[in-house]
Amino acid sequence: MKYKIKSRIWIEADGHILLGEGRVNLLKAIEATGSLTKAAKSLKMSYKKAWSLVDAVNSRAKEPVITTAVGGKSGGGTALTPYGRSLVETFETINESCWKFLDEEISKSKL
Amino acid sequence: MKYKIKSRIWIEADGHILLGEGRVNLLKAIEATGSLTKAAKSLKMSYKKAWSLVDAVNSRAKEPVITTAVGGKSGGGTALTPYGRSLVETFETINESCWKFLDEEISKSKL
DNA sequence: AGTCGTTATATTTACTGAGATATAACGACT
DNA sequence: AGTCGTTATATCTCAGTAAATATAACGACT
Repeated sequence: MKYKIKSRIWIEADGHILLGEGRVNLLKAIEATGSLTKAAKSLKMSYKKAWSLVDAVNSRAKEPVITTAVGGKSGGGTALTPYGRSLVETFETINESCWKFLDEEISKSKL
Repeated sequence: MKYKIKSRIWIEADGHILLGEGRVNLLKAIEATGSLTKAAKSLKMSYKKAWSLVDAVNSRAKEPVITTAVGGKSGGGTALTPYGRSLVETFETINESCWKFLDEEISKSKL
Protein backbone atom coordinates (compact mmCIF):
# COMPACT_ATOMS: atom_id res chain seq x y z
CA MET A 1 0.00 0.00 0.00
CA LYS A 2 1.39 3.35 -1.03
CA TYR A 3 0.73 6.87 0.11
CA LYS A 4 -0.73 9.27 -2.40
CA ILE A 5 -0.37 13.01 -2.23
CA LYS A 6 -3.21 15.28 -3.27
CA SER A 7 -3.70 19.01 -3.44
CA ARG A 8 -6.14 21.78 -3.98
CA ILE A 9 -5.02 25.16 -5.20
CA TRP A 10 -6.87 28.42 -5.42
CA ILE A 11 -6.20 31.99 -6.41
CA GLU A 12 -6.90 34.81 -3.99
CA ALA A 13 -7.44 38.47 -4.72
CA ASP A 14 -7.58 41.03 -1.94
CA GLY A 15 -7.54 38.32 0.72
CA HIS A 16 -10.66 36.64 -0.64
CA ILE A 17 -10.85 33.55 -2.76
CA LEU A 18 -11.18 34.33 -6.43
CA LEU A 19 -10.92 31.01 -8.20
CA GLY A 20 -10.81 27.38 -7.14
CA GLU A 21 -11.60 24.04 -8.68
CA GLY A 22 -15.35 24.32 -8.18
CA ARG A 23 -15.53 27.77 -9.72
CA VAL A 24 -13.38 26.70 -12.64
CA ASN A 25 -15.72 23.79 -13.30
CA LEU A 26 -18.64 26.18 -13.21
CA LEU A 27 -16.99 28.58 -15.65
CA LYS A 28 -16.28 25.69 -18.00
CA ALA A 29 -19.90 24.58 -17.79
CA ILE A 30 -21.00 28.11 -18.59
CA GLU A 31 -18.79 28.14 -21.63
CA ALA A 32 -20.22 24.78 -22.71
CA THR A 33 -23.88 25.65 -22.21
CA GLY A 34 -24.08 29.41 -22.69
CA SER A 35 -26.42 29.69 -19.72
CA LEU A 36 -25.96 29.89 -15.98
CA THR A 37 -29.15 27.92 -15.37
CA LYS A 38 -28.03 25.07 -17.61
CA ALA A 39 -24.51 25.14 -16.20
CA ALA A 40 -25.86 24.84 -12.66
CA LYS A 41 -28.11 21.94 -13.66
CA SER A 42 -25.27 20.13 -15.41
CA LEU A 43 -23.26 20.30 -12.18
CA LYS A 44 -26.30 19.44 -10.04
CA MET A 45 -25.92 22.72 -8.23
CA SER A 46 -28.67 25.15 -7.26
CA TYR A 47 -28.98 28.22 -9.42
CA LYS A 48 -28.48 30.40 -6.40
CA LYS A 49 -25.18 28.83 -5.48
CA ALA A 50 -23.95 29.03 -9.04
CA TRP A 51 -24.96 32.65 -9.24
CA SER A 52 -23.19 33.60 -6.02
CA LEU A 53 -20.05 31.85 -7.21
CA VAL A 54 -19.83 33.63 -10.54
CA ASP A 55 -20.79 36.89 -8.88
CA ALA A 56 -17.89 36.50 -6.44
CA VAL A 57 -15.50 35.68 -9.24
CA ASN A 58 -16.70 38.51 -11.41
CA SER A 59 -16.56 41.14 -8.71
CA ARG A 60 -13.06 40.27 -7.52
CA ALA A 61 -11.29 39.67 -10.79
CA LYS A 62 -9.24 42.44 -12.37
CA GLU A 63 -11.42 42.31 -15.47
CA PRO A 64 -14.91 40.91 -16.07
CA VAL A 65 -14.96 37.15 -16.36
CA ILE A 66 -18.50 36.71 -17.67
CA THR A 67 -21.08 38.76 -19.49
CA THR A 68 -24.78 38.33 -18.93
CA ALA A 69 -27.76 39.09 -21.12
CA VAL A 70 -31.26 39.34 -19.72
CA GLY A 71 -34.46 38.97 -21.73
CA GLY A 72 -34.93 38.42 -25.42
CA LYS A 73 -36.12 35.49 -27.42
CA SER A 74 -33.85 32.97 -25.74
CA GLY A 75 -34.43 34.51 -22.35
CA GLY A 76 -30.87 35.68 -22.10
CA GLY A 77 -27.64 33.93 -21.30
CA THR A 78 -24.21 34.02 -19.75
CA ALA A 79 -20.95 33.87 -21.63
CA LEU A 80 -17.28 33.71 -20.72
CA THR A 81 -15.09 36.66 -21.66
CA PRO A 82 -11.68 36.09 -23.25
CA TYR A 83 -10.17 37.09 -19.92
CA GLY A 84 -12.31 34.45 -18.22
CA ARG A 85 -11.05 31.86 -20.63
CA SER A 86 -7.45 32.78 -19.91
CA LEU A 87 -8.11 32.57 -16.17
CA VAL A 88 -9.52 29.07 -16.54
CA GLU A 89 -6.69 27.96 -18.75
CA THR A 90 -3.82 29.16 -16.58
CA PHE A 91 -5.52 27.77 -13.49
CA GLU A 92 -5.76 24.35 -15.05
CA THR A 93 -2.22 24.25 -16.34
CA ILE A 94 -0.80 25.35 -12.98
CA ASN A 95 -3.00 22.83 -11.21
CA GLU A 96 -1.80 19.96 -13.34
CA SER A 97 1.83 20.93 -13.03
CA CYS A 98 1.34 21.10 -9.26
CA TRP A 99 0.07 17.51 -9.25
CA LYS A 100 3.09 16.40 -11.20
CA PHE A 101 5.42 18.28 -8.89
CA LEU A 102 3.89 16.72 -5.79
CA ASP A 103 3.98 13.21 -7.23
CA GLU A 104 7.68 13.62 -7.83
CA GLU A 105 8.25 14.99 -4.33
CA ILE A 106 6.44 12.16 -2.58
CA SER A 107 8.24 9.50 -4.58
CA LYS A 108 11.54 11.12 -3.60
CA SER A 109 10.64 10.82 0.09
CA LYS A 110 11.13 7.75 2.25
CA LEU A 111 7.58 7.28 3.50
CA MET B 1 -3.51 44.48 -6.68
CA LYS B 2 -1.95 41.14 -7.34
CA TYR B 3 -3.31 37.64 -7.37
CA LYS B 4 -1.95 35.22 -4.80
CA ILE B 5 -1.97 31.48 -5.21
CA LYS B 6 -2.58 29.23 -2.25
CA SER B 7 -2.69 25.50 -1.73
CA ARG B 8 -3.51 22.73 0.64
CA ILE B 9 -1.91 19.37 0.32
CA TRP B 10 -2.69 16.11 2.05
CA ILE B 11 -1.54 12.54 2.02
CA GLU B 12 -3.99 9.74 1.40
CA ALA B 13 -3.69 6.08 2.27
CA ASP B 14 -6.17 3.54 0.96
CA GLY B 15 -8.40 6.24 -0.46
CA HIS B 16 -8.83 7.97 2.89
CA ILE B 17 -7.08 11.05 4.13
CA LEU B 18 -4.10 10.28 6.31
CA LEU B 19 -2.43 13.58 6.98
CA GLY B 20 -3.21 17.21 6.29
CA GLU B 21 -2.29 20.56 7.72
CA GLY B 22 -4.66 20.34 10.67
CA ARG B 23 -3.46 16.90 11.66
CA VAL B 24 0.15 17.92 11.32
CA ASN B 25 -0.46 20.87 13.61
CA LEU B 26 -2.08 18.55 16.10
CA LEU B 27 0.83 16.12 15.99
CA LYS B 28 3.24 18.97 16.56
CA ALA B 29 1.18 20.16 19.51
CA ILE B 30 1.26 16.65 20.94
CA GLU B 31 5.01 16.59 20.62
CA ALA B 32 5.22 19.95 22.33
CA THR B 33 2.88 19.16 25.22
CA GLY B 34 3.14 15.40 25.69
CA SER B 35 -0.61 15.18 26.13
CA LEU B 36 -3.58 14.98 23.82
CA THR B 37 -5.75 17.02 26.17
CA LYS B 38 -3.22 19.84 26.35
CA ALA B 39 -2.58 19.69 22.61
CA ALA B 40 -6.31 20.01 21.92
CA LYS B 41 -6.59 22.95 24.30
CA SER B 42 -3.60 24.70 22.77
CA LEU B 43 -5.30 24.51 19.39
CA LYS B 44 -8.71 25.44 20.86
CA MET B 45 -10.10 22.16 19.61
CA SER B 46 -12.40 19.79 21.47
CA TYR B 47 -10.75 16.72 22.93
CA LYS B 48 -13.12 14.53 20.96
CA LYS B 49 -12.13 16.03 17.65
CA ALA B 50 -8.46 15.80 18.47
CA TRP B 51 -8.86 12.19 19.50
CA SER B 52 -10.70 11.21 16.32
CA LEU B 53 -8.03 12.89 14.24
CA VAL B 54 -5.09 11.11 15.82
CA ASP B 55 -7.05 7.87 15.81
CA ALA B 56 -7.61 8.21 12.08
CA VAL B 57 -3.95 8.98 11.48
CA ASN B 58 -2.76 6.18 13.66
CA SER B 59 -5.02 3.54 12.16
CA ARG B 60 -4.21 4.36 8.55
CA ALA B 61 -0.48 4.94 8.74
CA LYS B 62 1.90 2.13 7.83
CA GLU B 63 3.42 2.27 11.30
CA PRO B 64 2.10 3.74 14.57
CA VAL B 65 2.39 7.49 14.74
CA ILE B 66 1.67 8.00 18.41
CA THR B 67 1.86 6.00 21.61
CA THR B 68 -0.52 6.52 24.48
CA ALA B 69 -0.23 5.81 28.18
CA VAL B 70 -3.28 5.65 30.44
CA GLY B 71 -3.20 6.10 34.21
CA GLY B 72 -0.29 6.67 36.51
CA LYS B 73 0.80 9.62 38.54
CA SER B 74 0.61 12.05 35.69
CA GLY B 75 -2.62 10.53 34.43
CA GLY B 76 -1.00 9.29 31.27
CA GLY B 77 0.05 10.97 28.08
CA THR B 78 0.51 10.80 24.35
CA ALA B 79 3.81 10.87 22.53
CA LEU B 80 4.95 10.96 18.93
CA THR B 81 6.85 7.97 17.58
CA PRO B 82 9.99 8.48 15.49
CA TYR B 83 7.91 7.45 12.48
CA GLY B 84 5.38 10.12 13.40
CA ARG B 85 8.11 12.72 13.54
CA SER B 86 9.36 11.72 10.10
CA LEU B 87 5.83 11.96 8.72
CA VAL B 88 5.46 15.47 10.09
CA GLU B 89 8.81 16.54 8.80
CA THR B 90 8.44 15.31 5.23
CA PHE B 91 4.93 16.73 5.08
CA GLU B 92 6.16 20.14 6.05
CA THR B 93 9.10 20.19 3.68
CA ILE B 94 6.96 19.08 0.75
CA ASN B 95 4.32 21.62 1.71
CA GLU B 96 6.78 24.47 1.75
CA SER B 97 8.39 23.48 -1.52
CA CYS B 98 4.91 23.33 -3.02
CA TRP B 99 4.26 26.91 -1.97
CA LYS B 100 7.50 28.00 -3.55
CA PHE B 101 6.70 26.11 -6.72
CA LEU B 102 3.27 27.71 -7.02
CA ASP B 103 4.57 31.20 -6.37
CA GLU B 104 6.99 30.75 -9.23
CA GLU B 105 4.27 29.41 -11.50
CA ILE B 106 1.86 32.27 -10.87
CA SER B 107 4.54 34.89 -11.38
CA LYS B 108 5.38 33.24 -14.70
CA SER B 109 1.76 33.58 -15.84
CA LYS B 110 0.22 36.67 -17.38
CA LEU B 111 -2.67 37.20 -15.00
C1' DA C 1 -50.13 42.64 -25.65
C1' DG C 2 -48.66 38.12 -24.43
C1' DT C 3 -45.18 34.35 -24.15
C1' DC C 4 -40.97 32.35 -22.82
C1' DG C 5 -36.51 31.21 -20.69
C1' DT C 6 -33.42 33.56 -18.60
C1' DT C 7 -30.95 36.60 -14.89
C1' DA C 8 -31.32 38.32 -10.25
C1' DT C 9 -32.67 38.24 -5.35
C1' DA C 10 -35.17 37.32 -0.91
C1' DT C 11 -37.03 34.17 2.33
C1' DT C 12 -37.89 30.03 4.40
C1' DT C 13 -36.83 25.15 5.44
C1' DA C 14 -33.83 21.04 6.30
C1' DC C 15 -29.87 18.89 7.64
C1' DT C 16 -25.27 17.78 8.54
C1' DG C 17 -21.24 18.52 11.15
C1' DA C 18 -19.12 20.61 15.17
C1' DG C 19 -19.27 21.44 19.89
C1' DA C 20 -20.75 20.66 24.51
C1' DT C 21 -21.70 17.48 28.06
C1' DA C 22 -21.42 13.12 30.56
C1' DT C 23 -19.19 8.97 31.97
C1' DA C 24 -16.06 5.08 32.43
C1' DA C 25 -11.47 3.17 33.00
C1' DC C 26 -6.75 3.41 34.08
C1' DG C 27 -2.63 3.16 37.21
C1' DA C 28 1.40 5.50 39.75
C1' DC C 29 1.69 7.63 43.88
C1' DT C 30 0.49 9.14 48.77
C1' DA D 1 -8.23 2.93 49.68
C1' DG D 2 -8.34 7.48 47.73
C1' DT D 3 -6.70 11.12 44.51
C1' DC D 4 -5.60 12.98 40.18
C1' DG D 5 -5.09 13.99 35.26
C1' DT D 6 -5.27 11.54 31.58
C1' DT D 7 -7.18 8.40 27.61
C1' DA D 8 -11.36 6.70 25.52
C1' DT D 9 -16.24 6.80 24.08
C1' DA D 10 -21.31 7.80 23.77
C1' DT D 11 -24.98 10.99 23.40
C1' DC D 12 -27.27 15.10 22.89
C1' DT D 13 -27.74 20.11 21.29
C1' DC D 14 -27.30 23.68 18.28
C1' DA D 15 -25.74 26.79 14.71
C1' DG D 16 -24.34 27.71 10.31
C1' DT D 17 -24.58 26.16 5.78
C1' DA D 18 -26.91 24.29 1.83
C1' DA D 19 -31.15 23.51 -0.46
C1' DA D 20 -35.76 24.51 -1.74
C1' DT D 21 -39.20 27.81 -2.79
C1' DA D 22 -41.07 32.21 -4.31
C1' DT D 23 -41.00 36.36 -6.92
C1' DA D 24 -39.62 40.18 -9.85
C1' DA D 25 -37.65 42.06 -14.04
C1' DC D 26 -36.10 41.77 -18.63
C1' DG D 27 -36.60 42.02 -23.79
C1' DA D 28 -36.75 39.71 -28.56
C1' DC D 29 -40.15 37.67 -31.04
C1' DT D 30 -44.96 36.28 -32.60
